[in-house]
Amino acid sequence: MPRYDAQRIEPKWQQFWEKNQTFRVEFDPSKPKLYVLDMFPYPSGDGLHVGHPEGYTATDIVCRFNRMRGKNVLHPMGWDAFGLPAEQHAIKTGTHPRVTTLKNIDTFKRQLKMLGFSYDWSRELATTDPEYVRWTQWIFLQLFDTWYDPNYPWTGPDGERRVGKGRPIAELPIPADVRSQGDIAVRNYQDANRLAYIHEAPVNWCPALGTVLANEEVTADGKSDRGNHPVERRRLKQWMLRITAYAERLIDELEPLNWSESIKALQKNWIGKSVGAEVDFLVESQESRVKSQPEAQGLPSLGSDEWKSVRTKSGFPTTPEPNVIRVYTTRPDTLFGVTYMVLAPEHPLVDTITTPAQRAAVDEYRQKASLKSDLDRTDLAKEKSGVFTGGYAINPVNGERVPVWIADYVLISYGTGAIMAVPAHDERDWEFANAMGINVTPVVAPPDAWLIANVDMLGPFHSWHSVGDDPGKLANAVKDVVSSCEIMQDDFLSYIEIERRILHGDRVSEDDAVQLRQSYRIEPGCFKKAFGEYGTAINSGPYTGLPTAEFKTKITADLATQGLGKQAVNYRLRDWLFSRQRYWGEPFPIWHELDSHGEPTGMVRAVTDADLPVRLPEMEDFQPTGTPEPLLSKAPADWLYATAADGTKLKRETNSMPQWAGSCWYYLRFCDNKNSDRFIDPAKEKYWLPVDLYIGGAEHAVLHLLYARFWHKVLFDRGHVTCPEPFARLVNQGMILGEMEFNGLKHPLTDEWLSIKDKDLKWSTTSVVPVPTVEIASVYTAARYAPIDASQVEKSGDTWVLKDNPSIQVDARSYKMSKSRGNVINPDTVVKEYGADSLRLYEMFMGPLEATKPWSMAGVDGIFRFLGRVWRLVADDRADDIRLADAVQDVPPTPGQLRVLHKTIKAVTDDIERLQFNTAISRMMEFTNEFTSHDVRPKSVLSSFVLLLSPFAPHLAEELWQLLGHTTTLAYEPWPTYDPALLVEAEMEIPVQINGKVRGKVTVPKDADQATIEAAANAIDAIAQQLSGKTVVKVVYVAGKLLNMVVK
RNA sequence: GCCGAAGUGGCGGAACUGGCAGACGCGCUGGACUCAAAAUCCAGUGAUAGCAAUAUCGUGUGGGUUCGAGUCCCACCUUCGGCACCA
Repeated sequence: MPRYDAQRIEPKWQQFWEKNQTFRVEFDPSKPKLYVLDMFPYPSGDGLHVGHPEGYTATDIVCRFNRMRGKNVLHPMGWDAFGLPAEQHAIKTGTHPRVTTLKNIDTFKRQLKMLGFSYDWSRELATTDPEYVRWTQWIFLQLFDTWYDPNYPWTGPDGERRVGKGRPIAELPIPADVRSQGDIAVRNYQDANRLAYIHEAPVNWCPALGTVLANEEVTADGKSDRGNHPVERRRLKQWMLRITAYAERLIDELEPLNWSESIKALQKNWIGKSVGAEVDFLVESQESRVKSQPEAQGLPSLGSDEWKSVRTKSGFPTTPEPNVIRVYTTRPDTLFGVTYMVLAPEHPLVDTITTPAQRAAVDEYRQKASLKSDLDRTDLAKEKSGVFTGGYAINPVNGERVPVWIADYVLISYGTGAIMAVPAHDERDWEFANAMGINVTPVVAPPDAWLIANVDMLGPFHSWHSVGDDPGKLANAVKDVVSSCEIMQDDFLSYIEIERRILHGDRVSEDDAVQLRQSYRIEPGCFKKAFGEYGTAINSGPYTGLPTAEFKTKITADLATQGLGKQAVNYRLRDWLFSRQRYWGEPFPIWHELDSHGEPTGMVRAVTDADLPVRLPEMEDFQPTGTPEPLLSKAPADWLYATAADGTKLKRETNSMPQWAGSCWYYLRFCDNKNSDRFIDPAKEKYWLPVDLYIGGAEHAVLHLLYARFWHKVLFDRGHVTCPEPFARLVNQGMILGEMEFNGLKHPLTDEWLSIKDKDLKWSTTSVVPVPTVEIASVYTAARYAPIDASQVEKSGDTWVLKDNPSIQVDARSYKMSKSRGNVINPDTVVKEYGADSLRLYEMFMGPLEATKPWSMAGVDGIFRFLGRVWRLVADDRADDIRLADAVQDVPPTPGQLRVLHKTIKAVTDDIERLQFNTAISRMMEFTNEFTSHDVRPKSVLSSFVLLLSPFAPHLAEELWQLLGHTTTLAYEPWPTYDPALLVEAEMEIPVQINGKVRGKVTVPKDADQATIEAAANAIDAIAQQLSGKTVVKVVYVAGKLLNMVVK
């Protein structure tokens, strides 16, 4: 009684493929190639979760499909094996990370093989392999040996003309004044220009993990991406990679890629390009305000006018004079609206600009700001804070004195670390100005619609609500207002009246609009917020009346001619913090030179290629040092120290590389993983790259994908790879959620069910009466959620309610799988119960690949039953031995059978090409349903069908293929093709509509013309009834689709 | 707040460039087979009214374009993901 038995079939074919090396692929330029890649898994101790096989099955289907269509398919798998979890495990158990890693890799590999993926396992690699580490270090040295020349025009091997190239450091022009200072100065200058450089800056230090983290690895609420530990700011010397040099190309070259627009948008937002201008403000000399000898304190003696005329001649300098504040703005058109300036607390000019009277307050504020972590800064974001320095700068466009403040809402790491504040047209400046009582000068006229929507005459006085429409109270409020506002009482009263009419929903007359515009010019505080959009310039001297865009261009050009400003581009993206303080990562191939006292001189040198790889020293103690001192600093001395051929004492770099390093280039190594002479053979690189299809989770949108693109571009510039982008097509699989759950609220005291409508109420621990959340003190408690069985609930309208008590609403949704929720599905369990083919097929059948979708065990069961039906379609399940069903016969198919087959071939082929696996499976189900009812099932038709099924359920397909009498694997059988002529039916059914509603259907020969169809339609009773007494105004016939009669 | 994705039966979802809404699967109901059960097979299954043929309503909400809208346009609501003082 051989029923469909996945436990028997699947290991059999897995062994067959392994023994016959079925999926081994060779470099063969004579064949068309296809490179299909899964995102590099980190082999965690938990093994696979069901999210992994989703993407892996999708790529496997594409690979198997394309092999059958004659492509030479590269489909490798390997391990992103360095990283924190193995080391955290070592701290807990003392097990060496290498041991843990190898064990986890074994688990992952066993699970992947159990799922029947057609990887070429001979290409397997792990980032921890010494031979792999060697080339990771070699690529790092390429970065170390490269500087970015932004003005270098060149044509790449892809034929594209570019300006800007990563060039060898030896080609870096050394300025004469640097050269004249000697060898050390030259080396320092080179080091400062390398793509890999050491930099001291505030970094994200995570004490719990004992390492610093990149910006990308810290979440919005200031926690570590891995482990959710707190992160603090510390000033440390760290290795940085100059990814910002490539920001422009990382944006530009994203455009032609076949990636989803949303992922492209994510990357673009992360890079965050903005175009604006840098503008210089001369600091008003403190002395000049007291006495007329401004030479004191070493500040240049120039007055504003003299300074400007010098600038007109000299032009805009690369670095401004020491008494000049350089700001970056995207809105140079608002220069006339600057009412104060802000320096970041860390700005170097703060010291010189602060007056003695403000010194103490400024020092205190800087002290506080330096202690704040990013988390604190966001927590305090609601309340803007800052301190006046006592200093002033001169607005270059109108000569006005502008007070200079410091405030932590200005970041030292963005732009120039200083801003010109225009509270009328910037939300943040508006809040700050309101908090500090600074003037607001409007310089852009908003459109009337904005004025109407935002008018709030009494807003600044917070009295509108208490006034209401009461004339007496209104008069009093107006008295208050007028005494503190510059506008006249009559005007003000009429403004109030306009606002009242607007609030009452009356139409705004032209006169009213004129008044509103007037009031905006005089008192922008009478409107709810800053106007940050484009409009027309007002109060802007010679520029008044210009539209914003035109103004920006013009004033930027004017400032440039005067040497006071320059167009500038900024990026939100920061350079990549590349060092970590942990053990389980690639060592840097870098030596620090030591002086005669054993102290570092600050000079570094690269490990020579011949000495690569630098292996990790053997260590047993993995406890973090508790300080930012790297773990490797505890390494044995023979690893740590050496003496160079020239006698210089050397100490190794003790930081290690982050986990991303290995995953930045693994896709290259897969093409040539055994090469010991080069990281990849050029011919193989040219043949296999770029990756044609890359599938993985969206969590890598800005980390891995940005870093890998950056490394690739550096290798491209240095001539080591020939395509500018590594991943031609990217698809992000959606998340798989747990099974749908029903949850209700229970009263904390009485245990009664409560409606989730009341979820925002909380209950006193002593009273059954709920109180609104806003009045909560600690004695109150929230109701708790409790699971409810699906049989206890039903749908009522849009909501789910208890069957017993429909007034109680319950929550119905799926949650992310997590250990704590206990809704994790283990692939091992599913394979054991249903088999790998069922798991693969179910994951593809759940819905579109890119959608987030909930798991359903009942759905797996349905798929398993389908595979059982396929089995019985071919095999006799009542015989004692495995043999064909009696209905399967070596006979030619009927025309009807042939048409069903060819329709299925077409549908499945098209769907695979569009990665719509769920509908492909539906079509195969339809085929199976149809043929199950046939008493005679031609062998040839079933053979073709088995081929269609094989990319999805390869084990079952191989087994049936063998049963149908074939002796070789189907992996390289030609994919079935369809004959379009066979798809056409002899007759067609045409729906007949009256006024767009289907009222009947006619069946006519496939070549029937409109007249025939109309005649047939009129012959239908229902149609005739609908037409009686009415006139046909118009008839629309869509050939072969439908007939629509418009009647009156 | 900004950017992105998505809202279709009891559930997952289908519907290519506007043309029969709900394919396919799950669930449910009934039936066949069986001593019985499992397994399997057959039929039905958006809502409302009706014995019925049929009619009306129906793709988050409100408008619009069109002979015809799940699909196109405008405004809004909800959910999910990302970013968040980036000047």
